[in-house]
Amino acid sequence: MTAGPAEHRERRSGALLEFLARRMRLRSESVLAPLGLRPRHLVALTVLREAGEMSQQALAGSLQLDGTNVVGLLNDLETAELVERRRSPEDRRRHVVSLTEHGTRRLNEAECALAGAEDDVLAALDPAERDTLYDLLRRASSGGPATCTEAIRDNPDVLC
Amino acid sequence: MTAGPAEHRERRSGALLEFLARRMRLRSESVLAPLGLRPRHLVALTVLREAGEMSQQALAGSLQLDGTNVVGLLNDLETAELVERRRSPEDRRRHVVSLTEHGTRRLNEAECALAGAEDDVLAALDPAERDTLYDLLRRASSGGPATCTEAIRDNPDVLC
DNA sequence: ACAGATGGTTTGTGTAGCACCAACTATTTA
DNA sequence: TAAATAGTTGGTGCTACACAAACCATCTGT
Repeated sequence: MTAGPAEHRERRSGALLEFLARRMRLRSESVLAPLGLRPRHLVALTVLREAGEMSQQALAGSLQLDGTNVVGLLNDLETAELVERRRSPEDRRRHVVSLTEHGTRRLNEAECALAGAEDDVLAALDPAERDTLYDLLRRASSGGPATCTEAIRDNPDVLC
Repeated sequence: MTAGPAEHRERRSGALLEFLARRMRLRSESVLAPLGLRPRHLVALTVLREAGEMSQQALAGSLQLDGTNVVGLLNDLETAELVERRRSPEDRRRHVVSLTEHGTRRLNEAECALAGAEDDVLAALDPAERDTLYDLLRRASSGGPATCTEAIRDNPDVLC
């Protein structure tokens, strides 16, 4: 306060991201429930829409979720016919996961239904700002290291 | 694909927020552990820094966390001397929670230590973009409805 | 052709974060 | 003085995971 010259603020987004994500999730749950979806289903569908079809392993990498749990997640989505598992032609061990048309539509519907939740959480931002926020989040998401396990190796160099 | 004219995309940020928050959290955990902190501690400290001191109840509202769990969270932070509970003078039932100087410093250190994690997760964004992202998140966070319980009442008007 | 690695599935088991309930104290308000 | 409120404690239960083991189908290297 005393005319601090060394007021160096770190400006890390992590905590804020989590803070807002939680708020959004709490509101989303009740909106999504009638659609038979849960927040994490939405995340998976979104990833699939952004990145296109991919193997289950790649999806697990992108969601940074254990492979065995991805199985269950996809079982949900597949029985709801929002997602399709095809055998990969060039490696028949692999399952290629892709959004069905129904899934694409449903994802859009769900997002549409979330308007209220977003209005609530992002109330302090005007439409243009929400748009740039969306773009930034979208680009950040797509740019991530598909496989995180290797990224976690870079950790040790945490110095200040 | 067929020259779709009605390609109306909903652009909701919720899923992306959660997606990135998870990535960030997974990386943060290992970085924060040596500091004796967990992601949710960081969130609480951040809220306290942004909004200033507040009652435990208000903090619970802001974090949208059950009151009883906030007690435990604050116990952690208080025994680590990052946070202080003072009796409110004008209502001695209330505890006014505030960051200690040590807590402020520690929060900054932690954020600094998270540089690597953020670099990793936001790799696709250049520094200027990360900065605007931070600003947007920060403003969205501060603008939220301190008490969410009333905000959840506005839910029913979810139409499309 | 065979061995070993790999992608996916199933079935556990464990843990952490959280909501929720009940009971209690200290304090305020009606 | 009675009822409401802020916080605390202790307990229960649920959900989302991680992780391990065992298994099949398939691929790859020798």
